[in-house]
Amino acid sequence: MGNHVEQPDLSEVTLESALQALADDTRLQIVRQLANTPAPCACGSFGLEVSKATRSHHFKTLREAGITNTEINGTKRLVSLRREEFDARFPGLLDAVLAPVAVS
Amino acid sequence: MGNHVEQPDLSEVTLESALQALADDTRLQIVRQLANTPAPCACGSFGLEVSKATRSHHFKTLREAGITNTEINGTKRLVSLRREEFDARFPGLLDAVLAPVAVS
DNA sequence: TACATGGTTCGATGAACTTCGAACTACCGC
DNA sequence: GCGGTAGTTCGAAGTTCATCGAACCATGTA
Repeated sequence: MGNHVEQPDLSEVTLESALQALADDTRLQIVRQLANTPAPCACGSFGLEVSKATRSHHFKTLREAGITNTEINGTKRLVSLRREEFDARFPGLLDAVLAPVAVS
Repeated sequence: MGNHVEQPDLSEVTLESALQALADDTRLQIVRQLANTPAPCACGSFGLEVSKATRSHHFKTLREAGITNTEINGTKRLVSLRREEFDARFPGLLDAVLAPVAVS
């Protein structure tokens, strides 16, 4: 059954740590991809150009910042955004981060 | 005369570096204070509990991330938010960062 | 049971960041 | 010119972070 990996209560996440978690290119890629996919994604399916140890580290960072939820499904970990909870805690932050890049 | 310190074109600032600059408690204090004050503030007038060398470093970080403008006025540096330009580049980001903390 | 798949954890390395004191620069008033 | 005020710059020290390979753990399958 879909047990999930331990994750923090959003009330314990500070704005500073949320920003810190988002302030990395690899993790931004992950968050963007999650926002564009309706279903949860397996960690390995992101096409990231880092080792699996590094990948695991980034997913842990996002999870501990309250940004993602990780569900255990067999040998896979299905990752999804904690959209509503995160938005309630930091209104507008994910929207701003996910906004299309402004062109000069 | 009000000469100003060199600052980047907002088009050269990445979302990653903007988030990085905001992901620090001391700098968040500065940004919040700037948002709550109509007039530009001198660096020394922020009541920060760090040495002046550290303070100078944080103001430099904010300036290089395109978040603040620094105007030279005599022996002082008057700092203000580059609100409009930054908002145009990263719509909603400053608003989200400055939003009042959600209470549980 | 044996093997492959998907991730995690460990230990190490190098880079980046925060912080500081000390020395320095620039400006203003006397 | 001489102090005092306001910041910057320069190392240095310590911390945190991203990254990796290797070893490990769990699950599903032949």
